[in-house]
Amino acid sequence: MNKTLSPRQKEILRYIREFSAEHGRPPTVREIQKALEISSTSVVDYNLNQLVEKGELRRNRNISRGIELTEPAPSLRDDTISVPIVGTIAAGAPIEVPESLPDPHVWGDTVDLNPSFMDLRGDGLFALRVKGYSMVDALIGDGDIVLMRHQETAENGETVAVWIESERTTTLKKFYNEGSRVRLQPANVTMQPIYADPTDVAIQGKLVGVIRQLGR
Amino acid sequence: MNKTLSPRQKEILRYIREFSAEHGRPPTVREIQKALEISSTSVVDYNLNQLVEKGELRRNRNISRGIELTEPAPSLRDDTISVPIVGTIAAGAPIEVPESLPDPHVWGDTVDLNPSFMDLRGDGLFALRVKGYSMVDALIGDGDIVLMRHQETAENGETVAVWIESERTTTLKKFYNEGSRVRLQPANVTMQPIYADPTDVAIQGKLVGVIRQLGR
DNA sequence: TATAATTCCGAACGTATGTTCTTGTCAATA
DNA sequence: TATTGACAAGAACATACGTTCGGAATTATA
Repeated sequence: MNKTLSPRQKEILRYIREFSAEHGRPPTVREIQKALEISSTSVVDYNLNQLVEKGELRRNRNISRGIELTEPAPSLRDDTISVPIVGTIAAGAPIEVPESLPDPHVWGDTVDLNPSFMDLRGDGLFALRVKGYSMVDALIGDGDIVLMRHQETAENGETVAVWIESERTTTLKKFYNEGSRVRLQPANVTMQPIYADPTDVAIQGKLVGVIRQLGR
Repeated sequence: MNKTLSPRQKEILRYIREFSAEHGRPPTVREIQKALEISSTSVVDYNLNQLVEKGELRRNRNISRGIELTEPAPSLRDDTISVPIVGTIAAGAPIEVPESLPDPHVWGDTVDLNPSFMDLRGDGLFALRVKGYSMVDALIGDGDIVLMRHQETAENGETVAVWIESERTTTLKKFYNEGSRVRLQPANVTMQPIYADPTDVAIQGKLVGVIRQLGR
């Protein structure tokens, strides 16, 4: 099978995209025919079937406007990434880091990040809502939303969520590996660092952003 | 005209949203009828017209699937608002609040806010980049971006930028008018409030949001 | 060149779908 | 009680729309 699209097929595909974006519904066979000045509906039908075979779209037989684009259209703005808010961090409670993210539909909430102010890779990102003031020393307060990336190692200087086994808590601190020990430095410069044995800490993820809304 | 939607109308509206999101096309009258187990297409037709009159949707006569949602679907399109980053706050320096915002084009930087995580009115908004740690007590650190709304009064409990004349500094604090004095309360609950004479303070704007990016 | 595959054409067919009409039910109001 | 308005039922109508079919034109293949 030839995978390349004929000029007419490209034209039709482009028109379907345009029309869908503008009207919120796909065009009919005849709307395509008129708009592109094609002589017969059967020609449109033929090329639509070709586009189906070439994997560009799906058709639902005997259903009006039964055209579905395979690439689900650029509905979300170009490069915004949706980050699921997977839960809540409360004071002292361990941060639950989801092993694998469930179906998109079960996320009640997402934050949609626009690269104009936060430039992030989309993979492995998740967000948590902060409850309480357990992380004031990281300049994070009640109601904030923290953006995290799932990872189990850290470079020096990165702010990470670390599980401290001996104290059975998770906190957000700047991470420094000093060989025999790790230094966990609060983001707030007026506060003192704490030191821990490397075997006593487990990195849960890296903090990549904080979002806080107070009023409107 | 009654603006409230009958149960059946709410149901229909919800179904249209669901169906559109799932299939990329609106449902037909008969699809609505079957799905919601309505006895007749005319009932659907009637209620669709009601929904038109109540402003929930538009209909295109004699067009299959000619239903358009007034609220342009959850595809969060052009409702992002661009907020100019008009300057920098350094430690102790007064916050420069621009009298009127210049042309959109001269702002080098903007943040594009998406209502999915920050729901804000667009007017009077501006943003400042934070330099230094003069506002740690408001849980704001070096490199943060603060979103402010220009206003000169405040409700109790709002976090505002206040100019303290006698100390010739601007800080961010929660504002409480206690009659003979104003109480300025740090957002960090572990810190003590300060008190000032009402004539000594001038509100520069209200803090509506904070954005912080640490890594990527 | 002959042959086959691809693409296109025009018309017709069947049904999916929007619309209309008449009648009926029910609750609120006077 | 009578009246009115909102809402629903069922049937019928008109047409928008997907589909099919015989055949022609065009392009590729040998």
